Amino acid sequence: MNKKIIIRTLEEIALHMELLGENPFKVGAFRKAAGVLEQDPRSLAEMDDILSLKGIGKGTGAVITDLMEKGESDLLAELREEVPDGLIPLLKIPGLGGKKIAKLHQELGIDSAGSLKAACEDGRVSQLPGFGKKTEEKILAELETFGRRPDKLPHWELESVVRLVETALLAIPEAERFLVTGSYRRMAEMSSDLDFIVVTESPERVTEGLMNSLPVLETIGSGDAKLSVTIDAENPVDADFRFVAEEQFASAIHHFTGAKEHNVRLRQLAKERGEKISEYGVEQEDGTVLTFNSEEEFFAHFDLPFFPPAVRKDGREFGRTEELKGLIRPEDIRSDLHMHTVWSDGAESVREMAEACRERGYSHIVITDHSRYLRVANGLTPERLREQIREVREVDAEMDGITVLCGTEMDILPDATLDFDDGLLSELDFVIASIHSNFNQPREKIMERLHAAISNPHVDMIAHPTGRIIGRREGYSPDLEQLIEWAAQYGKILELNANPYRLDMAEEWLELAQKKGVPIAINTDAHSVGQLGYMETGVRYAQRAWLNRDLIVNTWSLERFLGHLKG
DNA sequence: GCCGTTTTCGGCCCGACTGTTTTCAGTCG
Repeated sequence: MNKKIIIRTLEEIALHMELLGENPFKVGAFRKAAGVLEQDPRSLAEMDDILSLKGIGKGTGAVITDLMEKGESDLLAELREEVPDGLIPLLKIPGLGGKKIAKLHQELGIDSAGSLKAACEDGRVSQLPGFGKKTEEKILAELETFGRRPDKLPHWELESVVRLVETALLAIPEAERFLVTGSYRRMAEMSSDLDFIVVTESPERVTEGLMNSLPVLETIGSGDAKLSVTIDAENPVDADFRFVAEEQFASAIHHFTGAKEHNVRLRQLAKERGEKISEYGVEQEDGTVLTFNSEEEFFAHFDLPFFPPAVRKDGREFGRTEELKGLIRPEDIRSDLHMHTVWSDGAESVREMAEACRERGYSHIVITDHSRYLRVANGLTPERLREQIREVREVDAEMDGITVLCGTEMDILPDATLDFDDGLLSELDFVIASIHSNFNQPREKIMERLHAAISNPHVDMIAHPTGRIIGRREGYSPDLEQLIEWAAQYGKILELNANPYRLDMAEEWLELAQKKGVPIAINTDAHSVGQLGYMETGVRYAQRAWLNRDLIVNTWSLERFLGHLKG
């Protein structure tokens, strides 16, 4: 029995109970138990007494024991008898929750999207108490697009919608100040919607301005305190706007940044002190409400340090305040070790990239164009690479204030050989190896390729270790645990590719790499000057994995970096 | 269903909006 099955079973039980109209706290207890198991880093075998875990008691414990002993849960089997499976997807229809679906099932015998549609068309739904004509029409409309819209969209796709909204807000004079919050601000890979906090004294004018300038497909809700709309984009994007007064801004952005469990935990903490947190401030026992000038002040009120949005997760962060001191920050970054120029598929020259990096305050960079195998990217032949080395050395000699190093992003070929020979590699300051081809080879072959690269004494770093594109493709599915082991063994660097499409390697692997003491480089892989700005995204993502700045190669001075390369 | 150096019962974060009501339940985040 593996942990994943137990987690899924507990969640499934919660869903079924929700559909029976069960007490929400009971439903929540099963969800919480699933969450507790998921957050526990240990495997099932390593947990000797699951029942002692906080959040797991008699009821949820019985489910787990059942699963371990019999491979199935009696409780879930019973629930399945009562709740048709076809009801579960209906929970995704906006406006329908457990209680309403339970009623539809009990009163009208609804057991699927199909029978719900028929009941709406016959007008039977609007006859039920608590339901009306509008609800019926809305359900019908939702059923039309049912299942065709993705639940969540990747951060990179939402980015352009955020820019669109920000531009609209900037043009509305009554919108005095605003910030995108929610899981997007926490640097989640995927988010289901966008949440904006807007400071204004005139919510109606801001609403009007937004409705006039944004491509709104649908207004989900609109009031004095909030506006909810669906924005027309490549995929439709739901956006919430919350209108607050200036003094409420800090509390509001904290509240809407979440994550939910982070907020719950903090509210419990406040409650123990006789205070009550809301999105508008902190209510004292005498009923007065304290407000704050910043999130820093807000946290300080509870004797807590500032938690960057990326680490606000399940509440366990409150026990890791010591680690915050060394947490990587954008201002710690002194170099970028992976970027492209016009020599291969980049948009700018060596000098232009170097100048842009100097402006960013970096002390050193490495120019790393593609190698010859990658023809579509105009990869460099050995001859062209030697020419480029001469140019890079020239630029470096001519430029003050930044050191420009020679490197390559060399392909690891499908047959597990490398694109350049050792002689040529030894002329370079920094060698990146990466896979750009034959993603669907069996894992053994992929690992053979990665081993060939990481064990080569001239190779310093493996770039984008999995080749994933968030929300689009899985990559080549390497055995990351093994790769991290090798990196530790051979003393090699692994990359966190900061390109928002990639963010590779992912959070859990960054955590494992840190545990094993493997140095990480956060690199933009920029193909233009503008893309050098991806660094901020990469650093924020690294915060999610609690990376310490000392392990991040590009916070190091040039001397320390070169010293490390020499081994 | 889970939890408790304030509680073994009575809470469980808190508020906005909608639709269906005629004061509020359900849903959502």
